[in-house]
Amino acid sequence: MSYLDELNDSQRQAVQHTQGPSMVIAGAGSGKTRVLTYRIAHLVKTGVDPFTILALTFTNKAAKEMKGRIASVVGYGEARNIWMGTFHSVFARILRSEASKLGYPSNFTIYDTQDSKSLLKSVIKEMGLDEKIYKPGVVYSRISSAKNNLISPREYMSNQDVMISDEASGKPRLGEVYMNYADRCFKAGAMDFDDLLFKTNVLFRDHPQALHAYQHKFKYLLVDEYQDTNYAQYLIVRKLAAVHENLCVVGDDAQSIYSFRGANIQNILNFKRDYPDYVLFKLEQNYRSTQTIVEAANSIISKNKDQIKKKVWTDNAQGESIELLRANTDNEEGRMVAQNIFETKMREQLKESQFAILYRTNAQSRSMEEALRKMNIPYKIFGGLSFYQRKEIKDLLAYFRLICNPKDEEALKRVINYPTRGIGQTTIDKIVLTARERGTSLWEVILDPIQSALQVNKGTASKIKEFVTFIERFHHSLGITGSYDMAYEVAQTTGILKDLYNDKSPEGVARYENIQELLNGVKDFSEQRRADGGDDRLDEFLMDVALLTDADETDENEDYVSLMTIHAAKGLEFPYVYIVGLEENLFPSQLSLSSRTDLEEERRLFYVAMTRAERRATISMANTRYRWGNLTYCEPSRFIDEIDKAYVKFPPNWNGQVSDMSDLGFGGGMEGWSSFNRQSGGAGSEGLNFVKKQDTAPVRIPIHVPRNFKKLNNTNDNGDYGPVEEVEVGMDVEHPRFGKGKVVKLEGGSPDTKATIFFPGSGKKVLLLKFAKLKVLPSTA
DNA sequence: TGCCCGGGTGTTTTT
DNA sequence: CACCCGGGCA
Repeated sequence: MSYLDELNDSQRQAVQHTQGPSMVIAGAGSGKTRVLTYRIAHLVKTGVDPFTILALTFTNKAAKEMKGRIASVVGYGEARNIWMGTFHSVFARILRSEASKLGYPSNFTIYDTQDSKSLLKSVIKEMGLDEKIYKPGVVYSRISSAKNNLISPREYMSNQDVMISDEASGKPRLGEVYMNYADRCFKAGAMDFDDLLFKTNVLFRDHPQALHAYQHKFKYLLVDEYQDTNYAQYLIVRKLAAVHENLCVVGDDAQSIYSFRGANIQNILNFKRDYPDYVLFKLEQNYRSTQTIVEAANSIISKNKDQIKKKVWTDNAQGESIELLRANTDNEEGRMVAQNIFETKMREQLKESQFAILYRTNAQSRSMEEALRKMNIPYKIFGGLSFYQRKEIKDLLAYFRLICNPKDEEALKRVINYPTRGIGQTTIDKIVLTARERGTSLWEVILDPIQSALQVNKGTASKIKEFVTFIERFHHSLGITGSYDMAYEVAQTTGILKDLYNDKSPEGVARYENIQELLNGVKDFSEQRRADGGDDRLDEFLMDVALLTDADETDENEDYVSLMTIHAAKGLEFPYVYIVGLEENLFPSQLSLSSRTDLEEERRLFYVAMTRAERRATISMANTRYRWGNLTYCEPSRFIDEIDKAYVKFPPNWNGQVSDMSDLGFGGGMEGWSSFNRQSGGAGSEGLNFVKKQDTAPVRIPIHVPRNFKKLNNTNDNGDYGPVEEVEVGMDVEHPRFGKGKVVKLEGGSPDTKATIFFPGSGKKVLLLKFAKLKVLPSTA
C-alpha cells in the first residue's frame, strides 16, 4: 500500500473514506489531483470493479492524465475500464446508447457553437425576425442558460417572468425561436453542447428504468471541480448518486470562475443540505508554490466576502517577490515579459516549458506573441480558434458528419455546394423551405424531391440527385469500409484534396497540410481501433471530435512557453507565471464592475492565476493599450493594490496608482517597437524594413504544434519532417511531397515566414515555414 | 454563381 | 483593427 505513504494525514483520510457522501475542499496546490487519483486507485485496490466507478473531470486532458496515473498504481487493464471524462463526453456516450429512448439516432451529431449559431441564424431569418435585434450570439446564450437550468422551450414560453423580461428586452418571440431551434436540432438528429446535459436529465426524468440502471451501475461517483458545476450537472450527479450515495465531490470555492456558463457556487454550499451525513475534508497545505505566492494569493482572496473559511499554508521556501512590470504600451509589455523570460531562462538554465503567460482575454495574446517571436522564443497558444474550427477542417468533417448522419442540417448546408457543384443559395433556400413546410429534415427532401414537391429545374434536380447518391454510397458502406479508407476516399473523390493541393498560395498549402493532418488523425484512430479490436468506423471517430479542446493536446516532447487565458490555465501549474494586463476595465473586466458578485469572480480569477505559479509569479500592466483599433489609457488594476505589499516588488517609478501621463512618450530606447508592432502584418514600410533586418539572422520558427492533434504519421519522432526550427537561404532541405530542394529566399516575419524553395523535381515553391514539414539536409558545400 | 470591396460591428471567459 | 456580411459587378 505504498501509495498511501505518499499522502499527508488529511489527504489519506479523504482517500480512505470511501463509503457515503464526502466533500473535499481543496485549496490551490494542495494535492487535489493526487487525492482523486489515489482515491480511485484505492477503490480498485480494495476490490471495487472499475466499471462501477464514474469520475467526472473538468477537461478531457485531466481525465487522461488521471487515468495514466491510476494505471501506474493498479495497471492499465483495470484503469481503462473506469468511466472517466468530462460531463459532456461521459453523458454523450451514455446518450448514444440510450438515444432511441429520446427519439434520437445513436449516431446523433454534436453541434458546436458555430453550428448552433448558424442554425439559429436561419431560424431567426425564417421567422422573419430582425437579426439586428435577435442576434444569434445573444439568443444562443439565452437558450444555453435556459437549458443549463433545465427549462424546456415549453416551460420557457409558459414562464411569466421569462416572457416579461424578453419583452422588456425587445425580443418577445425568443421563446418561439428556442422552440423552433430545438425542433430543428431534433429533426437534424443533432444535440448542442447544452443538450448533452439537458437531454441526460430528460432521459433520467422520463425513463426511470434507465436511471435505475445507471444508479446501480455506478456505485462510486467522483466529481472534480465541483464549484464549477451548473444546475443541470448538479441534478445529474444527485440522481445518479441517489442509490449508493458513495459520492465524493472535490472543489474549491475560491476557484469558482465559470458562473457565466451557469456554474453555481451554491452547489458546494448546498452539499451539506443534500447529504446531511456527509464528511468534510479540508486540504489546506499547499505543496505547489512558494510562501510568497501562497501568502500573496491569500491576501487577494481575503478581499472577497463570499467564501468558505480556510487557511491555505505552505512549508515551502519564501521564494522571490512578485515583480510588477509596468510598460508604456501593450507591445512594450510584451517585450518586457519576453525579455524577462529570456533573462530568467538564461540565468537559471531553464526550459521554455517552465514558463506560462496568462491573460484575461484572448485578444491579449497578440502583443505577447509578437515579442516572443522577435526574441526567438518558441511558444504555443492554447485556446482561440482550435484545429477543428478551421474552415477546411469543418468542411471535411461536415462530409463525415453527413455520411454518418444524413439528417445533419448544418453539415448538409455546408457541403452541398462545396466544392462547387451548381447548387446555389437559391436552391438551398428552397430545400429549407420545403423541409419546413413538410416538417422533415433537409435530407428527406432531397432524397425524394418529387414526393416533397421541391420546385427546382431539371438540371438542378440531377445535380442534387448526384450529390445524394454520393453521400448514400458512403453511408451504406459505413460498416464495411474502415474509417481511414473512407475518410481518404471522401477527401479524394470530393476533390477537396486536389483543390487544396493545387492552391499553391501559402494559405492553400497550410490548408492542405491541415487536411492531411486530419486524415492522419483518422488513421491514428483507425489503427488504434484495430489494435484494440474495436469498431473501426468513421462515425465512431466523429463521436468525440466536437468535444475535444485545445487543452487536450499538449506535447511534452516540445519545448515552448505556454500562452493561454486564465480560464484555460485552471488546474495547471508552471514554475514561472506571468499574469499580464493588470489594468482596470481589462482585469477586472469592465463588464464585472457593476456587481459585487461579478467582481468577486474576477478576483477569484486573479487568485487562480496567481496560484498557478510554483516558483515565481510576475505581474504586468501597460499604460496604454490598443483596444478595438484605438489607443486607450489604462489605470492600474485594483488587484495590484490588493496584494499585500510585503510580497510585491514595484517598479522604480511606481507612484502607487494613477498613471503619470507625462511619461507616455514612445521614446526611451523603444524606437521602432511600438510603431512596428502596430503595423504588423500591414504594409507599413517602416515595419517591413525592420523585419528585413532580422532576415539576415537565422530565422527560428516558434514551434507551432498543430492544435489538438498528435504528430503526423508522416512525420516521425526522430525528427524527419518535423517542424523546422532554423532555415537559412542556401540550405538544402527535403519536403515530404516535393522532395529535395534548395532555399532561395526568405520573406516575411516569423511565424509567417515564407520560404521560396527550388525543387528540381517540381520547380519553385513558396511555402509557409510553419506548415511546411521540411527536413534540413546536411550541407552539400 | 462567384468574387471583390466597403461598411458596420464587436471583446470577457468555454464545454 | 479584423472579421463578417451584403451589395454590386463580371
